[in-house]
Formats: sequence, structure tokens, C-alpha cells
Amino acid sequence: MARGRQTELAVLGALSVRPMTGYAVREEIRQVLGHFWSESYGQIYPTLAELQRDGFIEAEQGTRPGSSAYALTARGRDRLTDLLRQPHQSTPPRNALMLRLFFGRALGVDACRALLRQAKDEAEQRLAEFQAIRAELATDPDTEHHPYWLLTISAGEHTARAAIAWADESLTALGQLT
Amino acid sequence: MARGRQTELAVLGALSVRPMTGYAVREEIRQVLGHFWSESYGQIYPTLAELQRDGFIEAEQGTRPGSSAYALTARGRDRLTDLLRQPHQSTPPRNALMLRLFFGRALGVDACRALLRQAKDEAEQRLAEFQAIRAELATDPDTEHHPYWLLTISAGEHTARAAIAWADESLTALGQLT
DNA sequence: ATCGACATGTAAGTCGTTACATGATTAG
DNA sequence: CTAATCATGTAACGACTTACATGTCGAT
Repeated sequence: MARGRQTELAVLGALSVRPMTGYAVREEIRQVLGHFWSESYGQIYPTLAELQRDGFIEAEQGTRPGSSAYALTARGRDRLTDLLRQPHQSTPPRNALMLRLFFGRALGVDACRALLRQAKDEAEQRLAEFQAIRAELATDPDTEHHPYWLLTISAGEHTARAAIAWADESLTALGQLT
Repeated sequence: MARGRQTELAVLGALSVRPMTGYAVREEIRQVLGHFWSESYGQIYPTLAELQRDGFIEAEQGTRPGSSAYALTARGRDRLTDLLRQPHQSTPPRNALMLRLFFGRALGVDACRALLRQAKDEAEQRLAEFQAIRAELATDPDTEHHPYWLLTISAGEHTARAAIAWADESLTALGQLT
């Protein structure tokens, strides 16, 4: 499966933006990549220790006791590029909503409609969040990351809009049932 | 987390369509729900044993030795409805493509464009598959599952089309870089 | 002083896949 | 006869989350 590499990649990527503590890595991933990725402390801290042992990151001096920010080393930068180039295998799909709708006959039309309305609400909220992030990014000083971050925001917007359209269509279709 | 329930739900759902062996449950999920859900033998067989122990399913007679098809009991049908009604929590997101594009600066424009082209190809293939399933479903004798199955197919189509549009847009955007 | 945010780390347990062993049945 | 498919089951392993224990720092 080689999925430990994925956490390694996420952590190295976060540190490539700027040096950070483990806590900050988690916050960064949660706030900025939250719709596409997630990591827990139980993954992050062991990974940081491993990366430091292997010389891919180093603790920065000047941090207060009980806390240390890590920065990429030159080898760490190479390692990041390596990992980015490797083919990615997505986790097997597990969409709880689709599983329920597929067996919707046993659930009943009304409950399915409720599920669809909830899905639509969530998609609308996601869309608003992405648009807010986009607006915030527009005011930021231009970093070289900018065009790539826009890519992922755009993906979020497209997906959310598709979900909204699908939910509307499906509510109509189910409405015509009995 | 209560995710063991998810496998239980998938297995009960499959058996609600028609009685099946464990092997067939896996095939059914792989072929029909493959784009939204997956289960492995390591999950299915222990779950079947548990469900039988709890009286939610029973082995049908008349099956050949070394093989047994299971059917839902009345209690099993209730159990399925119960599980369907319970609120679902999706697995935390882990989108390997987005993770890579987000750190695209370290990967380079050309490699990112290659990733996008690949994503577009995959989305087009998925769209074709969904349309094939839709066509096949149209020739089938009408079951009560029909409208619900169409729902999930439609979701797949919407998502695939959104992915294609996003990839096209993004390829253009990245093309204007340097 | 105390509350909330910052910060580190681990143990326990769940979840899930992969790989293998084993054998029956069917189509060519 | 033999290859492919149908079928069952489990052991080993890896990935990941949750919950907890512990402590620092800044603001009120």
C-alpha cells in the first residue's frame, strides 16, 4: 500500500511552505487542505521524528522550550520532489451517502429526500467556504504557490456545484415517485 | 467511529437485493457499487458469520456443498432499515491528486499538467462507464431499486463531468504560466 | 490565578487490505 | 484433463484515530 509515504509527503509539503511546529503542521493541513486531506497527531509526530532521523528536516534554533519548528533541509526538498513524482493510488472509495441511496428502497422515499437535502446544504456550505478562501487568497501577497492553490480551490468549487445540481435533479426525480 | 457498521450495512444491503454467497456479495459490490464503495473478503466473511450468529441472515438450503447463499431474515430487514437511518459520517478526505497539485510548485508546471491530463482521462473513462451502466439498467426488467440506482449513477455522471471541466480549465490556466 | 490557545507525545484499539491456503464446479 | 471461475476462510500486517497525559505561554 505504501501509504505512510502519503503522510510523509503531506508533512514535507507543509514544511516547504514555511518552517513549522508539528502543531502548526496539523492546523495548516486542517484549515487549508481540510477539504482534500487530513492528518492526526498520531501520524504527524512519529513522521516528524522519522524525517529528522533521516536528515530530511532539522529543528530550527530560537524556538522556545517545549516547542520546536522544523525546516526542510536540501535533502528534504529533493525527497519532497521524489515523493510528488511517484504515482499515487487513491484509497478505495467509501461514500456513505451513496451507499445509503443505493439501498434507498429499504429506506423509503422521504428519508432519501431528506438525505439529498442535507447533501445539498453541505455542498452549498462547502461552495461558500471555497469562495471565501479564494477571496482571501486574492488579497494575499503573491507567492509562487498561488496558481497551484487556485487549482485546488477551483476543484472544490466545481465539485460542490456538481453536487448541488445533482441533488436538485434527484429531488425532482424522487418527487415524482408515487 | 462505529465503522464496522458500514460493512454490516453494505452486506445486508446486498443481501436485500437477492440471496447471495459471500463471494457474490463481493462481486456485486465491486461491479455495481465499485465507484462508491468497496469491501474485501477479510471484511465480508467475518461479517457474514456475525450476522448469522445474531439472526439477521440465514443460510439457504439447496446450495451445493462448500458454498452457501444467505438470505435476510425478518429481523435482518429491520436491522438494515435501522442502519440506513443512522447518521453517516464520511471518512476523512484523502485525495492524493489534490495533495500533489497543492504542492505543485515543488513538482513543476509540466508534471502538474501531466497529472491533470491523467485526471481528465480517468474522468472521461468513468463517465463512459456510468453511461454504459445506465444503458444496461434501461433494458433490465423494472425493479423497485431502479430509481435509487439511477440516483447514484447520476451522481457519478455529474461528478465526472465536473472533473473534466475542471481539468480543462486548469490546463488552460497552467498553460499561461511562463 | 485561570482560561484558552499552543505544543508534544503515546497507548490502545479499530479498521481494512493483502496474501495465502484450500477446495469444488464448469466450460473447452 | 485442465484452466478458469466460484467459493471460503484467516493470519499478518499496516494505517489511522481517539483519547489521554503533560506542560508552556499570553491575556484578562
